[in-house]
Order: sequence, then C-alpha cells, then structure tokens
Amino acid sequence: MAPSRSSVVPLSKRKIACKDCSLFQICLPVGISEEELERLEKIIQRRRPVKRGDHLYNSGDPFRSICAVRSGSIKSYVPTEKGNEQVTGFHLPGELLGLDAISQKIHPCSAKALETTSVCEIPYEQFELLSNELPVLHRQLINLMSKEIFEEETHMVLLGKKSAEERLAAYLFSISMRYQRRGFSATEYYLSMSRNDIGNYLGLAVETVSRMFTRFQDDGLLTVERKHIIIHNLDRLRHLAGAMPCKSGGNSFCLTRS
Amino acid sequence: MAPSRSSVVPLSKRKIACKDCSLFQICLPVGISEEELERLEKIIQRRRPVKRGDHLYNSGDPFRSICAVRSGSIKSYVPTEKGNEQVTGFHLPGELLGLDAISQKIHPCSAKALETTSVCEIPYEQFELLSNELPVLHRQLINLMSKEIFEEETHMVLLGKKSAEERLAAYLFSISMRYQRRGFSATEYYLSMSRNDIGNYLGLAVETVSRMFTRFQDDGLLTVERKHIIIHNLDRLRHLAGAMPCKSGGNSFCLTRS
DNA sequence: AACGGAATATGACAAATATCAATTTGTCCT
DNA sequence: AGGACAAATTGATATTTGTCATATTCCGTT
Repeated sequence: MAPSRSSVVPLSKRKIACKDCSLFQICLPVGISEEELERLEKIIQRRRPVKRGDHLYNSGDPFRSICAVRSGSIKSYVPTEKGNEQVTGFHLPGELLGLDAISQKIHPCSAKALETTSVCEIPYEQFELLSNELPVLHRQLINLMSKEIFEEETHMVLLGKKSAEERLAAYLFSISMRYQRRGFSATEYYLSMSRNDIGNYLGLAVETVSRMFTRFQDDGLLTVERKHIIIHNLDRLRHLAGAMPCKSGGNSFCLTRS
Repeated sequence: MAPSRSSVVPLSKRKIACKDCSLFQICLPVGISEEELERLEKIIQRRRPVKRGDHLYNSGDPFRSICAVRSGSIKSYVPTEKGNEQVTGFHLPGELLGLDAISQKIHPCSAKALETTSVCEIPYEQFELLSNELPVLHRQLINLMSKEIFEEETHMVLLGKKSAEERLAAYLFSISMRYQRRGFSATEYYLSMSRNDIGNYLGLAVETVSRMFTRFQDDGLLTVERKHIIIHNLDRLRHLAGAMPCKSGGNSFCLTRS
C-alpha cells in the first residue's frame, strides 16, 4: 500500500547540492551569492540516513554541529531519572535542531529519529570561521534562533493556559502549517510520533490524547486511524486551538481566536 | 565616589561607562579589546528609568533595539483578548529582553516594568553594522540566545511535568540563583512581581500560589511576608523543585534531584 | 503464518488544582 | 490621615485531567 505523499522520491539515495535542495530557502540565507553558497556547501556534511530509534546525539554529548532535517522527523527530549523524559520538540523537514547547545558546547537534549531520517550537519567551528568573512551567515542563524525563541514562547502559552482540547488542536494545526510550508498537504499526513510522545510534549496523559482524538473524530473535525490523519475543517481546528500569537493583517501582533 | 553595590546608590543619576557597569561581563563579549569596547559603547543608549507599570514596548511595536536590564525588573507577556495575558518571563538586572523580536522585526510580547527600572538599549541596526566588523559581537549574541532557548526548554519541563509545589520551588530557586549570580543574596530578597504574575508564569491559579507559599512557610522552608522572602534551606528548596537539567560534575548533562 | 509485545483505545474512579466566595491586609491617591 | 481599591489569603466546592484496569489492534520477529 503506497504512502500517499504525492510523489515519493528516495531522497536518501541522492546527493543533492544545497542550491537544488528543497530546504534551500529555509536552511540558507536569502541573498547569498553564488560564490558564498559554494563555500558554505563545502562545509555542510550529509550523514547517511539514521534509522528509526537511532540517536543523532545524546544529552551530555559535546556539541559539534547544527543539524537540519532533510527528510523524516526527529524528537528532542530531556531524559530524566529512570526512563522518564520530557519531549521538548519535534523537528520536521527543513527545521533545525541543536541550537540549545551552542552556548554550553554540550547537548542538553537527546535527539532520536522517529522514522528513517536524513540530516545535514553544519560543523559549528567551520561555520564560525566562515561567518567571520560572511556575516550574513551569522545573521541568518540569529534570525532562526529568534524564531525558535518565539515559538517556544508560543508553546509556553499552550502549556500554561490551554485545555487538553485546545492543546491537541493547536498541536495538529501547527503540524499542518509546518507541512504546508514545506509544500506537503496541510490536511492529510502521517504522524510519525506516538501518542505517548504527543502527550508528553503537550503535558497530557496518553489517555487524554487518545480521548481527544476520539472526540475530534466524533465531532467530524477529522478522521484519524492510528497515525494517519485527515483534517476536514482546518479553520475549525484553528478555532479550537484557541488564542495564539500571530501576525494580524497589518503590522501588529495580536491574539485572535480565528 | 565608588558605588558599592550593597550601599544603595541612585544608579539612575549617574552616567556609567560600560566597562564600569556591573553588568559588564554579562552584556559584553569576553575578550573584547579596549578599542572595540569604545565603539560598542558609542551605540549603547541609556534610557532614563521607567516607572513601575510603564511599558518598555508593546506587543506589535516595531523592533528597534535589544534591551538589557541594569536595575529593577521587567515582565514580558503576551496580551490576549480582554485583558488576559500569558507571562512569558521576568528579567532581572543583567538579563536581556526582546530577543524574540529579531526575526519578525516586531515585538510579539509586551514588556512592563515591575518597579522603577533602568535599561540599556542597543539599537539593532547599528549593532548589525558594527558586527560586520566585529564578529565577536554576533557570537556573543548567539551564545546568549542559545542560553535563552535552553532556559525556555527548562521552563517547558516545569510546565509540562511538575506539580504546583515543584513549580513554585523551582521558581524561587531560579530567582535565588539569578540574584546570586549578580552578587546579591540568594536567600533573602523582595519579589517585585505579584502573586498573580507568578501564578500566570507558572501556569497556576493565584490561590494555588498563595497556598504553596503558606505550605512552605508552615514547613519551615522559608519565611514569607508579602513580597519579602527569606529562604532558610536553599538545598531543600532545590530538592523540592524536582528534576531539572543541569551540568553535572563532569562534562555531561544530567537530571538530578539534588 | 503465528506469536508476543507494544501502542492505542475506552471505562471507572481518584486526585490535583481551578473556581467561587468571603475576609483581611496593604498601598496608593487625594 | 482617611478612604478606596487592589492584592493576598483562606475555605468550600466543582471540574478537569490523571491513574488504574482492561480490552483491542497493530507491527515486527521468529
């Protein structure tokens, strides 16, 4: 049975130059020159795909490089005593991870592949050297980090203020938007993470997540079959997600319910 | 006249050069040369103190500069419909704010003074220009942002996993450490924020915060009289705060209960 | 293909914390 | 200094969500 991700290409089989990579505009600075791009490409490493369950790095590992997901997905989490853990984020194609380790030079989180996943690595020392000559690289990293800080604030609002229903709705809506941005369907996808991981990330018990999925389905909001999600009413989903910081029409931020 | 930090000096009355400022090692890159420092100083602006309740900026305002608290304290929050808000952080002397606005060029949060507060501003455009010549400035900013991302992950663990008791303990312990780092007492201080703000930040109702303060006091852990806090057993407080990411003795991160 | 363990789903119940209400205390302003 | 409003505390009750138990389905492994 064929995965319905429109045209599936075995990404892992091909060596792709950065400028041909679909993650181009996300990973790389806008307005970079051809020559600058070549120099950046030289230091980017493409690891061979990691298998489901494998770790990209572990909590406590020395920080060596920033990673960008090319395909697949990664879960970041802080391990705690006796197998407990707190999931701190999921990383979809085009998204970075490891930015929390730059300052301490040690990874505070572990990163585990949720499925077969391929990743680009940018060795940080070399990136630093290159940035001395190309400040635009530094600037792009700062922008991406600022965005991450903003997104973590959004998640703080979720954890601090939202009900279980709002949390799951906001989560699904966020996944939708992130897939959409990458050119995938916003209304139909496979969730690569378990209910356990979702609950953990959202500060909910697994059972609560399960019940909310059931409720959403009973309400006709979506169809869910294990990991396969079809959203029938994205607008209602956003509405259910409750207030979230977003750019309003003009130049100001606001909190809307729709 | 030598301003010693313990004897209270009307800080707001004096123009202080960066290199004489007590926030020196926090605001500024280590290993910066005398000449580089002078150039940075030229672009740093010292606003006259803002009064309690005044806003440094509002959600939706255009982003112009990064702010550093010199004295006093600031609350960051995302305003929501009808006066509701989510507090996203408190900023004590030596700490930065506004890093979440760099990417969008618009402040997603509002920033309000909790008491009379003086602030340094670094106009971001000028900072960018200067950074082209002094990459060390960019590097320092990246480090500070990485630290902030890590700290927000820590707060995510608090909101996602901890009980009310653990949350308040973790909060007080965090304040203690931050004051200690600035050379103030870790065990006695005035909380400039209201119970409401604390509860909001911790994802708890005001009443719950109040009850936890009472419980801590009944347990002999601390003495609390409105905003005045005396902690009698910092170690037990840390223990009550539950697991938190921290550097262990060696080179690895771990989650300890003490 | 069969087995076994893991993930998911669902129901019954318990517990933590929110909500509501009332009181006290403190602080700001005239 | 007095008065009014805001903040904090405390108690009683409600509600949401977590926990425990059980059933079911799925997936990977032999």
